[in-house]
Amino acid sequence: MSTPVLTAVAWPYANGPRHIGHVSGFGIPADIYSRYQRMAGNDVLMVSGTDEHGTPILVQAENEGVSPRTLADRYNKVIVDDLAGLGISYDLFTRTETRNHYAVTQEMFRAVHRNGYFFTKTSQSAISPSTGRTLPDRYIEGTCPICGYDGARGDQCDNCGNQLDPIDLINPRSRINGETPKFVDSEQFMLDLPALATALGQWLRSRKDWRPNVLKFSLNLLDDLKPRAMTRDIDWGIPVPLDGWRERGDKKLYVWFDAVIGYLSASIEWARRYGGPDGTGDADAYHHWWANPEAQHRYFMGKDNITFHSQIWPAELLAYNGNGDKGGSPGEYGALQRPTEVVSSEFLTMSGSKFSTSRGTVIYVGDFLREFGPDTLRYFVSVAGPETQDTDFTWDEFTRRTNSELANEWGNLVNRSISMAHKNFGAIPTPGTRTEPDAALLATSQAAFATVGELLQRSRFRQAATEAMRVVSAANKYISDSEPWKLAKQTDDPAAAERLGTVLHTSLQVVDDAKALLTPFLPHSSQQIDQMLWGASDRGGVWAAQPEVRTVTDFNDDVEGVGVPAVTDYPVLAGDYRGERARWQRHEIPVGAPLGKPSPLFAKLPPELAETGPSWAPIQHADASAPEAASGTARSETTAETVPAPDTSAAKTG
RNA sequence: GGCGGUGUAGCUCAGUCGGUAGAGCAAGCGGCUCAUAAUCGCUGUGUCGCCGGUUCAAGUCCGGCCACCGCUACCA
Repeated sequence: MSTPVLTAVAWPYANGPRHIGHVSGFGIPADIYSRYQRMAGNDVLMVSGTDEHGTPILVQAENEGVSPRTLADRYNKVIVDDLAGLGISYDLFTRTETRNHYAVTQEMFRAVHRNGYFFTKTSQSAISPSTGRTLPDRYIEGTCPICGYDGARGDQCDNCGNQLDPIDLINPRSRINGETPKFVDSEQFMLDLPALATALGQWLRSRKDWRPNVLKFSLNLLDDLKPRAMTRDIDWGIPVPLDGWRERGDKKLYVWFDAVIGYLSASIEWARRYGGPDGTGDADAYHHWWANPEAQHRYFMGKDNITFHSQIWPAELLAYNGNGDKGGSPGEYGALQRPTEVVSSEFLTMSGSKFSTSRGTVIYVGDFLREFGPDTLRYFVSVAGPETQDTDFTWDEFTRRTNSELANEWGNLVNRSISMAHKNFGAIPTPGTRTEPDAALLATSQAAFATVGELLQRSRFRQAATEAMRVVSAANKYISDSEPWKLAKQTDDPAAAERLGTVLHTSLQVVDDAKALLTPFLPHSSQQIDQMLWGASDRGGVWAAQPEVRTVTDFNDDVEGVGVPAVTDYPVLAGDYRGERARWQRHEIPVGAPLGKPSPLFAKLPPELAETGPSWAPIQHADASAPEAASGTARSETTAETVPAPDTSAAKTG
């Protein structure tokens, strides 16, 4: 029986290329999860896109001397290519600069407004005098009125830790351009979170099996729920679809209001383009996930996004459905499902500190893929990623994992078993009578489908990968114990020949099992192994499908207001996953199918890499006093974050 | 300040409902030679951060302390 599974993946922020910390927090775990669910026979819809609104886009656009739309186009393309290279199997990876997304966002706003969960409020807000745009608290600095520290930010003083109001800062100035902010009265739409608190709490308390830290954090947020502004003084974003607002170029919806709606708008876009039985489009197909109480909705993101996924987005959905204290009724999409689970990951650090573009401690996905390919990173993240606590990426550990575990244990197991079968039989041999060790090994790998599957279902990726690798170890031991090379030398003994066939068949079957077990983690190499074992049989074909970049034309949807995107072409990621053969079970390998001479699956990394790192991200040694002569690390062609923003994890959005 | 996390073998980390501490790596020794000098076996006497409490019994529960880290929402 198949369950509808929505895999909702955090939306990377399109103000620059993304680094491996970002994809390790949401893209890779979400893909592991989705691939497993597809193999298990469930109906997966995996959606995301680039998040392209908000102040940081504007700031970066100015740095690069281009329009925000041009900037968004630029990094949308970079990110699409990176994610395609990693093999993240999105059913649709789109963007927020589409008329479809604008239209869906405005429909959400109108329904929430009609149901009474918005009210307007005028308050003092800081704006940049030269541009008229909201200056977010964090972009204001000055002298702390409490401790006198000069580098205090508008929201908090880093020196004394007190929370501040930017208007209280002494000598406030913009961190973007140094000018003195102006404090003006400004009217904004507030989302009435207190009116949704009861429903929100009821829903949260009914959640089970979340990672404990995520649930606890989310429940804590409930204690002081205050209304939150869902509009901004900014000229880049989605117009507010109401009289008196839609024509205003200087008022737009808050970026987070529309970013999380992306999950729904992307599902709708997918349905229009690729829904229906033949995959050619069925505008209502998204209801299978969004209107179905049986559907599983899993959201993957970094821990800095928890509040938007366990609070803001569910609140928007409750308000849209009319489920809060003020009642109401659903809009044109019908009552929408809330998250089943918010799966948050921690941060990947780089040799002990946060990734930082300005300090040169950053590893971009694109650079990484060009040199090491996707599966090495996928493996590292699977087995050592920031699942329940921050974890450190070091070149030393990466080299060790890749060489010792991927290349030696797994790659060599594939190589040694196929080589022997190729040399002695030229094909997958026929098994004779199985002995106890044969049966024991087969039982081990058969049982792994249950144990690894259970762990994947619960998003325990590290443990799942480790368990899958146990099968690899068991197979290596089995081959060593069975000593097939000795049997191969007993050329005049028919019993030895039969035994050799049995041992090699058993080995190959378990290699094929392990290939399946590792497919969610290592789809590219599993595909290669599948080719070696099944390519010559009449049952071959695509085992693990990969996403492809397609160019599509935006829909000409009705959108209210000024400054809306023109109908243009843009790249998306999509894929034909229905056609793949991968299933979460043993497949009896095709006896008699010819085998070629295998070539190594994983190249070993040079040991020096552990000490020096690659040339584009060299390891910087701790003698910080030295003026870094040799370590010219910054990539000149990539945009550094020249904004003095305190935060370097500028990406993952909801 | 508030909330949360972490502190276990040289290194990276597991330890579910409390019952005499485990895995991988590194290191040493041995086996094998099919395979990417790959693989297999053997070898681990650690004050489980510190102090106190509950208990027949605590790494595992309670209190306090120390160290390091993350988050702290109208930033994305």
